[in-house]
Amino acid sequence: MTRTAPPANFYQPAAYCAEESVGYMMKRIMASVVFQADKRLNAHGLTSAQWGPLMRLQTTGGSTVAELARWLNVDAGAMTRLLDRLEKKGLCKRVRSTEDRRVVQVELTADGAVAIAEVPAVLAEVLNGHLAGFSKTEWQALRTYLQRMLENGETMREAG
Amino acid sequence: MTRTAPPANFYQPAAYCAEESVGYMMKRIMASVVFQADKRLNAHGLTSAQWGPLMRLQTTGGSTVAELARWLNVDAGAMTRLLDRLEKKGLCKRVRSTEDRRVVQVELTADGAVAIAEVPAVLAEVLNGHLAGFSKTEWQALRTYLQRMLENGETMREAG
DNA sequence: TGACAATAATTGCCTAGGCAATTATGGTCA
DNA sequence: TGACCATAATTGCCTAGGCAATTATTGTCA
Repeated sequence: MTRTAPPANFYQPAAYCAEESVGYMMKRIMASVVFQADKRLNAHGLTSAQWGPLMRLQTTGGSTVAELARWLNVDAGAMTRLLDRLEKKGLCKRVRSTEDRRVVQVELTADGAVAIAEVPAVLAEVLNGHLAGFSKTEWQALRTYLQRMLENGETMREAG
Repeated sequence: MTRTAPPANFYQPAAYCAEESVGYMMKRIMASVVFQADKRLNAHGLTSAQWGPLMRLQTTGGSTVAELARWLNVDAGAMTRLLDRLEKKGLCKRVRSTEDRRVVQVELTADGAVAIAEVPAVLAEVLNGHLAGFSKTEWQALRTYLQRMLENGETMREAG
């Protein structure tokens, strides 16, 4: 068992101010990133929620509903419906597994591969734009901070 | 006109890896923060989307639909429906303005004030938990980074 | 005054996620 | 084998946000 640092005390209930909150700031940054990415991806017929599973399918070369849902941190039901919409657009297809008949294998179609080809460039452009003026050291420090926050979140989840 | 730094080049299309992306990391952090906050707020009958407007109403002592939507970065239509749900729960009330009959003044009810009393403590606890092990210097550095990303986002929005 | 543009709120239609229940299948163990 | 539990996917019902169209109102300006 790893020793865990106690909670910080930067935020106090009585003096809580949304503008100073890293949560509020991150919410706004994510909104900006999604807005910029959507603006560039609409031309390719994709929404910001849809390139996630497609990217994952590309890098893994096929996956399952449950694995996609876990990887993207969303509900399995939500993933089922998202795949419904992607399949209706012809960007992916579902095949019932023969080894385990409970699972459904999801694969990228040729159209899906085309649709996703531009996505990495768009994401890189949007992220690089938001990091304008950052030195490499600062960028690495930021990622370290975010990684630590993620691990703290997992610790909280485990602790209940 | 302020001189603006060029985009960074940390992310390259060909080598784009979601796990290294600050966007993916922030998405997961926000999911964790919302999950933890929701878990604690459900007891008070609030969802993570609902304390936002209520907090704003508390600090400003009344607002309008448009102002709340702007402040929370959401669509005016979405805000109308969110206020529908809050009003149905009796946590806020809407009064047509007499000065400008287009606007609707939104006010916190007594029940709303009670419901929101615990929120700052919950938010502070969740954020402090995610910042466990951070020194004050690191926390300030993180906020500076986030602030710069926000400003970069605004620059991108202005540039189109 | 009257045409016009701008703004505030609402509504309809879409995508999207969370939770709970359901169904089908697989693995385990008495 | 058969009872039992776990897992995979789906579906229904809810909250929630984006976009476009609509309505009511205000301000402006010829």
